[in-house]
Amino acid sequence: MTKVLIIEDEVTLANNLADKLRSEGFTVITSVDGEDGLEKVRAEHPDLIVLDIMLPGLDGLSLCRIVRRDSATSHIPIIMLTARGTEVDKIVGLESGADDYVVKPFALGEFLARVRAVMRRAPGRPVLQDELVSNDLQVSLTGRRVFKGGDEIKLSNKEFDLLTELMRNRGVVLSRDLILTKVWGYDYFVDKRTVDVHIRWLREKIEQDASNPRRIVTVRGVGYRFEG
Amino acid sequence: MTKVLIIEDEVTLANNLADKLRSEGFTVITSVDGEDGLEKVRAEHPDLIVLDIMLPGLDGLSLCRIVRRDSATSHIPIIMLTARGTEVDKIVGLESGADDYVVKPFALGEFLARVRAVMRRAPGRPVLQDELVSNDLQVSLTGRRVFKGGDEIKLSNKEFDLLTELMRNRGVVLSRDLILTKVWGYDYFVDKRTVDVHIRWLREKIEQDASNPRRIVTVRGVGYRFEG
DNA sequence: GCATTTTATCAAGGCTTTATTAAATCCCTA
DNA sequence: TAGGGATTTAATAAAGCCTTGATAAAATGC
Repeated sequence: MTKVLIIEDEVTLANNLADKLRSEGFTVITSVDGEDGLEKVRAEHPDLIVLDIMLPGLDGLSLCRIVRRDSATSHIPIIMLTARGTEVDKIVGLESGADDYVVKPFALGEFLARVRAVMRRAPGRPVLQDELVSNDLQVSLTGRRVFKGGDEIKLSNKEFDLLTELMRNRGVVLSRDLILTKVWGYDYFVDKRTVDVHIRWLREKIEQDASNPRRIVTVRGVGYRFEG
Repeated sequence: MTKVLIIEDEVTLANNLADKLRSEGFTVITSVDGEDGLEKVRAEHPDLIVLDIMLPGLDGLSLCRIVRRDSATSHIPIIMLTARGTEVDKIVGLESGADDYVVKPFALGEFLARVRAVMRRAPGRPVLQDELVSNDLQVSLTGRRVFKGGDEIKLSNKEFDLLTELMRNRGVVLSRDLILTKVWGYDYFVDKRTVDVHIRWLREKIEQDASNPRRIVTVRGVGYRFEG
């Protein structure tokens, strides 16, 4: 069952597309603005996003960028809907990260063909993992909650992202640079030492004994490694 | 055998990267301009593309876009090389579809870490060698850990790099000069004798009997050889 | 065997990296 | 817009590593 998320503020168009897709056996969710759309991307794990470039709130290009940045969503194929003329340039020239685009107005048949094409070349949908577990540590990715031995631990955003990045790469040393680009974003501005401080807070919360860390191990001169 | 295509017009940099990657067991192809690079992408089916953003002919961003669009190549991971500070950042900020970015200037070790990270995440990736094994000695490259008969041995950074360099060239005598350029970097400043000292520590840790080394053998007047 | 060259070993100083803490700043929410 | 947590910076302490230089030992050539 392929789930498609349509983010489009022209309700008539959205309904048309939804009907067409449903009649072809897709499951369809819709959203009429960018912020809500982004939430749904994260909550619903669609297999495909159909995204209007002009949206109230968060615009399509920004949304696309955000989706592409988050490793939990970056694999989801995106088809952009654009008005003829201006915006094609933006998508094509500046690279939005979209997999394909359709210029309005378009025939439903063509639209469907694009959907099929994009889905065909989408890499075998990765099994979405929502839980990271390590001994008595349990992380829910969609819920963004962490439990240690059944008790919830409150982590800040950065702490959570840092922890999951480390856990996703269990056993592998991650350099501060890599951590910064993955957690802070590739265009980060903060000092490398900032990572140390966050590691410190994290250890305080998830280690048995923060002064003798077993889970997040320092590899001098290189970075940090999550062990378990 | 993982094949990497480097598209970079600064020949010195390209060669450095190529050397480093080859010494890690990758197969490397290079190209100095965009059009030729694109041809090679199509002809050689690399498993990874390292792409400079500023290129003669076809620029990196456009190339990236084209690669991403073509279903035959869209799955290939791309690492972009960018210069910090210019407006290039902004363009990159709009998401070119690359999997990671490295900002020049960067350390080769950092570069390699990113290559490994990207390859690890790539769908249907070729299996990257992460283990060096020799009898009861077992080395994890990404984890930077060493085990002797199942027990972990703590090595310093230099010791680790030195050991892996030797192990990767099992049976081959490496001169101190070569060791220095590989482990310390091509612009090393230290004395040749420093190698001896590190070999000493290494033997202490990995040999059965450090005063009668079997694994790291001295070849008088030439260098050292790892035997097993 | 003797002189010379090369390697092994050791310990200490110097340097780099990381840990830790507190204070400053940012940012969201009420 | 004030309060409060989150984040970052800065400063200092602590830890760990690398290099050096001296000396001993070993290998080589004569």
